[in-house]
Amino acid sequence: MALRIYNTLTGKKEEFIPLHGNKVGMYVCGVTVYDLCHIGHARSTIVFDVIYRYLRYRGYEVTFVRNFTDIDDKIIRRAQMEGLDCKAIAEKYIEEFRIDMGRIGLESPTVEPRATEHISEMIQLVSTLVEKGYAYQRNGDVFFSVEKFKDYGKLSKRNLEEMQAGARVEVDEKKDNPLDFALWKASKPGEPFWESPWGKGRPGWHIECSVMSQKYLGETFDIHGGGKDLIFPHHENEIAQSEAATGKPFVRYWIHNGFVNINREKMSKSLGNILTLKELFKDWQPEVLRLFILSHHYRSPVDFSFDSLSEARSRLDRFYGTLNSIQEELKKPVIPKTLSRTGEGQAKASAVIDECRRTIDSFKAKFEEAMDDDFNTAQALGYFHDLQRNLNGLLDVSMGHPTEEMMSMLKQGLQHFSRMGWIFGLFQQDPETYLKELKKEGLKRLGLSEEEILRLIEERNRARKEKNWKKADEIRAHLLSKGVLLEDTPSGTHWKIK
RNA sequence: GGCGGCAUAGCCAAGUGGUAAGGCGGCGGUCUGCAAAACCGCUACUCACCGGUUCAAAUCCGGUUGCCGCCUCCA
Repeated sequence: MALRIYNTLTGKKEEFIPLHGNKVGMYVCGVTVYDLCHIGHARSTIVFDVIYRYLRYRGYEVTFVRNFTDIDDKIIRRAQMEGLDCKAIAEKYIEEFRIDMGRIGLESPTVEPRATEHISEMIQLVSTLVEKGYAYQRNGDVFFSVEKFKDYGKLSKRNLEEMQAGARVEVDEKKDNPLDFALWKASKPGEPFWESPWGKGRPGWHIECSVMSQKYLGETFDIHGGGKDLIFPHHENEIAQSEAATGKPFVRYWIHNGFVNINREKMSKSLGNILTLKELFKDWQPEVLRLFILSHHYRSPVDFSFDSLSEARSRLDRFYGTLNSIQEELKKPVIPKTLSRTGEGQAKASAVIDECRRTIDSFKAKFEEAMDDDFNTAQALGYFHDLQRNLNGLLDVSMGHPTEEMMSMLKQGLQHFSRMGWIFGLFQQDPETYLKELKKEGLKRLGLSEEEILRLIEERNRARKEKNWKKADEIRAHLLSKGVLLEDTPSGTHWKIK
């Protein structure tokens, strides 16, 4: 089966064929480092992290470039606000990015270039565009002339006349056409600057991505990604600059992720409805966010709510619960043959085993089929649930007396969770550790001590031995009222936070 | 004003021509002293609405309504 990717440029799902054999070049627009990251940023990084992982899983050798925009108007403004220089602001928020995104467990890109480290190449590219007649300078500013680039608008599917008709862009006297965009900006007093043929200045926003992507990936490369909001003007302008300069196609597959909405509205600074990762991770495990994000197709909008996040947490708890049960089961002594059962029980058990076997055997192919279809992570997660349900069924049949066959199936199931789960960055924690951590967090939240809980459980078990059900039930109800749920199992009484 | 997208059960969410994945929640059952967990069963005769194409439509076409995004910084 071939991998198919929805290409924004053509508006269709297309078979993915890299330019150079199994080598893939992929560039994703990173963040402008002037503030803390929010869950919208997280969606983009998670989505492309999974794409990166899946491409490698599929055997591609991927060069993955994700940049930091560390010079820009917003950084300058922020620097003035915080009373620091731009470099310090950039460093600070790059560090914050690393801390917050680090908790999400992202694979490191091959290269993480910064704009300010590529100024000379940008000047070079701007000069080329001026020489070729695509750009003009005005008092130290250099603008790209959109009218000169005949394909302008091909990515965002719009044309110059339409845009000018409904133009909301401020008319800038210096520009020939209101839609022309800055390649180089003259610096104002007090702003950071670099020497250039046009005087002291700094690069425009779009030029950095053209330079950094082509520097590490070549003039034409396979995949360029980012949030949907970058299609216009950022990516449109990147195409214009790059293709005007090289005369070659810039990018083969454009991939854009949808937004995170809150109350059906885009989360954005201007609306003031952002949720930062720092805030979120105070109360939520980063893996919950991952599961939540990957439960939606990457191109669809995601409406964020704590109810939905809570649902993701329930699902994750259940996954780890199953993984934990499997590990427990694997510690049990093996029963050499299938347990002798009475006719009906036997038939039922073998039906469960057969069904589980089929699910395990077909899992990988189904998973790949879903992912090959434009990275359908939601579909693939459905298959994880099927797998989980079947493995739980198997555990029910085994009841602590696994046969050789069951053991091997449980191991295979576990392997699917760890290997395929890795592509999603899910299920990588030791289940016992995960569940312990969950308890620890819960105790902290509820202000309870484990000693006290264990003491009450012991007391209750003494009562149970004496068949003093009234007392046992009272203790259980008491704990439940505090948020602690008891489970009596063959291997003893377990507790968890409700 | 221009361009684009979306509308699937109580809720979340896949599915883009072949007769509705999965999850959360709820209800019933098995298990249990009783529970919990887990498993099993049930929980959309139907995919915003109207019309059309087709042997066949949630899926394609036209229209209506509602919501959202881009066109200005944005993941």
